[in-house]
Amino acid sequence: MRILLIEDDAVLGAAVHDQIAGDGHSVDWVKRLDAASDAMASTGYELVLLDLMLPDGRGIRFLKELRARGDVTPVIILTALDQITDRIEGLNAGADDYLIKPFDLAELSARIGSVARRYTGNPNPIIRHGALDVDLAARSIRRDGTPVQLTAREWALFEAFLSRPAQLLSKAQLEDRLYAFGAEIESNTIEVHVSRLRKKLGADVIRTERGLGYRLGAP
Amino acid sequence: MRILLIEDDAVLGAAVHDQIAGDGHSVDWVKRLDAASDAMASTGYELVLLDLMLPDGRGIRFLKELRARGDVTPVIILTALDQITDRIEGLNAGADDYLIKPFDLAELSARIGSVARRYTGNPNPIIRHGALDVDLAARSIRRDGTPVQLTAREWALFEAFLSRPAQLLSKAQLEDRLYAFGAEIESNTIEVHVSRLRKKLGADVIRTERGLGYRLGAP
DNA sequence: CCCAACCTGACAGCTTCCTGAAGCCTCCGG
DNA sequence: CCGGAGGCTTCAGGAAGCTGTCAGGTTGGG
Repeated sequence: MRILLIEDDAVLGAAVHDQIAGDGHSVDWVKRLDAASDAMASTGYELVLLDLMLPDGRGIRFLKELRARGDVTPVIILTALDQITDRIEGLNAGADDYLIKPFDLAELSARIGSVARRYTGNPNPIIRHGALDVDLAARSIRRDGTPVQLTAREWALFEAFLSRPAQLLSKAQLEDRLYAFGAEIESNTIEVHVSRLRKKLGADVIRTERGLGYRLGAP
Repeated sequence: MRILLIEDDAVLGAAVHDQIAGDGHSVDWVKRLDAASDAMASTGYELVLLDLMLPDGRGIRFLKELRARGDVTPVIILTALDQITDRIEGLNAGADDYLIKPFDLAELSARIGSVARRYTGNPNPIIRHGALDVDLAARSIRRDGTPVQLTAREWALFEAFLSRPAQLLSKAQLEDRLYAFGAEIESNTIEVHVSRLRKKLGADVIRTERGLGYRLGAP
């Protein structure tokens, strides 16, 4: 698979390059966005790995311009933990997946495989939860077979529950996960999003435990 | 953990069966793919060990059909050294791990533990206390296997006992622990909460020592 | 047998949560 | 540059269930 890696950090870039080259992919590695634009224009890539913090501009902008031109090449975002708001913005801008640094290289290989499968038409793993069929990679949900659309925040919230099925999550934990460090939420935002999720996915998807937090409902 | 072992070799199958049964898992061993399909359909397994060379068909086909149905049960492939192409095909088809025969049985146990942790997403330590399984991080308790719901105060109280298992705790100590400094309690609140805990978790969970306080019951 | 300590069902007050509605922000098309 | 749309956050009124209190019953020691 032809992959374009956009990453300015030399150490991380080399590690990623070696990993995916070792998986048998053909990798071009650029460190700046202008070089990335040139590369995209001249070569047909099947996948882009995009760091969001680059010396000559924000990666988000690059992604948006790509999509604005009608380019549907799958993009996986590489982002640091303190850029979670960027992450949500990235998904809105048309990214296909994201990885939070520092990430496991094996995890990277798996995500690449997943994105690749999605675009070659092979099926992704589907998580079944009661009446819900969830395709995490494609970010699609069916409830009793009919598709349901979630917004970016709703996805982030639902993923938090799916990633730890039996775990109770306090509102503080959910805020940490949905919002960048230090971004204070001073209202019942989490409650509102939970309410919306329930309306879309079913009332019993998320159970509240008063004074403690929320938990994924029984399948 | 409920494990399905699909392996036609009698000697290897018995060895594997004994090893993972010895780890405390519940194992069903089938020698043919048709029997495996029946077993998968009737029983909910948490892990599948799949030999790729079977008398009535190739294991790869079984795996692909499983994934095509949306089944995400983790699968570990058992393969001989001369089937490396099958192995790669297996990973592409949605296997989670592989072992090359002849493999070390301890290695098998380790891989099972790894895959199980990855998929149940539950590396939380579980405290066993008599009939109770307590997952402090997830805030979940099972009594004889059935889940029990505690309220916030009940958790706080129970945690006080669990954190110092053998220690006697006076009512004054418990009040200090459950309530903010200065918040005075002017009734038998602690007694009431102990009573509620006993009703939910069993009468012998907390023992009374008259005039002194309370203590966690014997496991 | 008596008294103190403890248990437990009931209940009202109050914290916590739900949800509709409104305002604000960003993005996008014209 | 403007206006509309969609999404996110905030607010507020109402609902739900936790929790402290009390009263009456039970247990245990002397």
